[in-house]
Amino acid sequence: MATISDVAKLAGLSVSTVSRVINDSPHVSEKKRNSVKSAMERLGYVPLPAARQLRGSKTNTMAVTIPRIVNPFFSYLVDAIEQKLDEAGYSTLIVQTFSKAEEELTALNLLKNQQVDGVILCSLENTWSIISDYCKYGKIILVNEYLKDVHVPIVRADQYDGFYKATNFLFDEGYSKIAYATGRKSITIMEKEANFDADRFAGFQDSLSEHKLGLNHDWLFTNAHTAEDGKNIFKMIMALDNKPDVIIAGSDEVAMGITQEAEEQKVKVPKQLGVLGVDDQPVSANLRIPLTTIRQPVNEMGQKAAETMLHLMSGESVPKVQICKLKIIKRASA
Amino acid sequence: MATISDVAKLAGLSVSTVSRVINDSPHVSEKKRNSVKSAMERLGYVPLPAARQLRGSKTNTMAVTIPRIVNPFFSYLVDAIEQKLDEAGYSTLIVQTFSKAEEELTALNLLKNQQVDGVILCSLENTWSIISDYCKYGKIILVNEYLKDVHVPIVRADQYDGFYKATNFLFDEGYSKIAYATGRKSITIMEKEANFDADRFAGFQDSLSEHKLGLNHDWLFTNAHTAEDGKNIFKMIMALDNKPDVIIAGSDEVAMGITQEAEEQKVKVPKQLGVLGVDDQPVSANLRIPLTTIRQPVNEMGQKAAETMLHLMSGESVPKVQICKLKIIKRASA
DNA sequence: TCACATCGTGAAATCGTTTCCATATCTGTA
DNA sequence: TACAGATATGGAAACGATTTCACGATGTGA
Repeated sequence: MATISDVAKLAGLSVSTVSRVINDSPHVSEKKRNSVKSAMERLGYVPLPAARQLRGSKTNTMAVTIPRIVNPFFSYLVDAIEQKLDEAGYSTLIVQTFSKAEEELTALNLLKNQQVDGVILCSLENTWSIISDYCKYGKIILVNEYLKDVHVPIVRADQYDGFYKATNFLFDEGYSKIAYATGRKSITIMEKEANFDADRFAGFQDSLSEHKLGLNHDWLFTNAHTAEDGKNIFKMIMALDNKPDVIIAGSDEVAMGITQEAEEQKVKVPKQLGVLGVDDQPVSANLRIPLTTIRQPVNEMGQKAAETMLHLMSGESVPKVQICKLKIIKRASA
Repeated sequence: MATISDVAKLAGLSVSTVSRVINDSPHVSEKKRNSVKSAMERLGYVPLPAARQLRGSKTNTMAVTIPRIVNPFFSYLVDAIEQKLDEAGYSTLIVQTFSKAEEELTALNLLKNQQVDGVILCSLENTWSIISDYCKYGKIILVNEYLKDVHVPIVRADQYDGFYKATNFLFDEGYSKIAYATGRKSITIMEKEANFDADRFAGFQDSLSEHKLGLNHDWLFTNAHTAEDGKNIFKMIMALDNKPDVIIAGSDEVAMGITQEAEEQKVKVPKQLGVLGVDDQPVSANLRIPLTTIRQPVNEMGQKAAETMLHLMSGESVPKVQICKLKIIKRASA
């Protein structure tokens, strides 16, 4: 492994000059610049990242936190982010949090330890007071998830609008007994905070109110994440005396579980129970019962997020909040 | 940010001693060890990775190369690898190659530049002669993909056996005109090398021969990767005078495209055309026509790969080749 | 022609660790 | 009692880059 002094020796110059060439700073004569370059070439020299980092320079690496990479929503989001960052010469470090607060801190500590220049949080496990401490170590932005009173740039989808319109859409389709499933642990939390899930729920509720309907707590399901959860939700619905005629499933995965279990039990979707997914995963169009779903603007969010981070890096100002629109994709399940 | 000397000062000891405690080397009295530990605790001290790396010690990071993270096969593979590595205290760096040789070299250069302790190649874009040069910089293993005459540990699936049995299975099901799609660029290459695709094809061919059948070149499709490719393949099949009665699709994604286009054109699957997928992606069971498919042992491979790498790290010997079995999952499409 | 700014260059300090070497203290044995 | 060997500790060099500082050469304007 050639070092900077090897290059200096070969070029008959000092390491300072070589360093200047590497970081293309001015005040180096064209002639020496070229001789350094050819020496680097000849030795196949590449600066050792660890040494540069130690001196406190940029790492050209960005961390992205997500709950789990096997969730297609996040793998596509990461993909979009990574491609944009790549174009700008940044590497991407994917950190799976598995929805654990400590794992998220791992990513934040990467910033503290100067291993990355910035962190793109697509998952939010810690309270903001904990996270904000890390802002002094580098740039942080929030993507998809969001909170009120956060002073870092946010790129997010308009969950309120999407869910409000989606609920209206269900009414238009003739449904009136609308159930609601969410990944959240409880509904009370959702009602207090101004975030992702709360906005969805608010959009849902506002549409309900406008149709002169209140909340039926029997039709609210929490902790819904997987297809398995969806199956259980379906079972719970069937056990109800007063059954909903449609359910907003919280994710395509949960929606898939619901439709699957419905089929198993010979309940017709959407006739006996409509199912509205959320995400529009690539497969959702190819399911046995193609999902009607609320498409998330994954690519748009990923690209905007990467661009925002890049602007931040070059010291440009960025919008405080960027909002992308959700879209209802009508297929067969509702 | 507290440094090692801050800790030393607070504990009233030398940096050497603190360093010994950090790396729990012997020859430190229990008393001082404790006082160092409490000093570290008090300052919230964490060793700076860049500085450790510079001194040439371990990075506790592993690179994993994959073609694309949005491909569920690879996201599950990475997931399995990451979880095992995590348990052992290693971080995982995911490198998407986008099937480009240069991107793969990026990952290998991570090894050269001491940014990772090892590389797990789940994608193989360069020739072995290029890759083997990097072995001197750290540990490399091959997962899923493989080549003949490679001197690094390999964890792979038994593609030959899987495809041989799958083809037999199709004969048992009453098919006899079997088409074959692959991601490979051409069939000639496949017949020469001893690798992933070649083994699949060999298994397919051998079963064919045993049933006294030769290859029909009209039924061989190359360059098949996406659902879109699958749709095109279906169209090409329909244009044939002598049509196959079943197709081994190369991947579930391609299989999905084929069944989708078949439905579009009112061709009954599996009655008029059977479709056999490969991978068993999580959604394959929930498609409109649930896919009969060859399941890849993703989790098993991922776990074995991580374990192998960990053994390598601790200097233990590991098997040259570890082979996991494929399994046929019978559903509705064939 | 003088004063002063700019340019080009190298020496040396610095970043935060690990590790080699030297030294001091402690053990057990002849 | 003395001495070899193990144990415990600290000092300082080393890792490979960047960056500050100093200094001579060159250019510019009055």
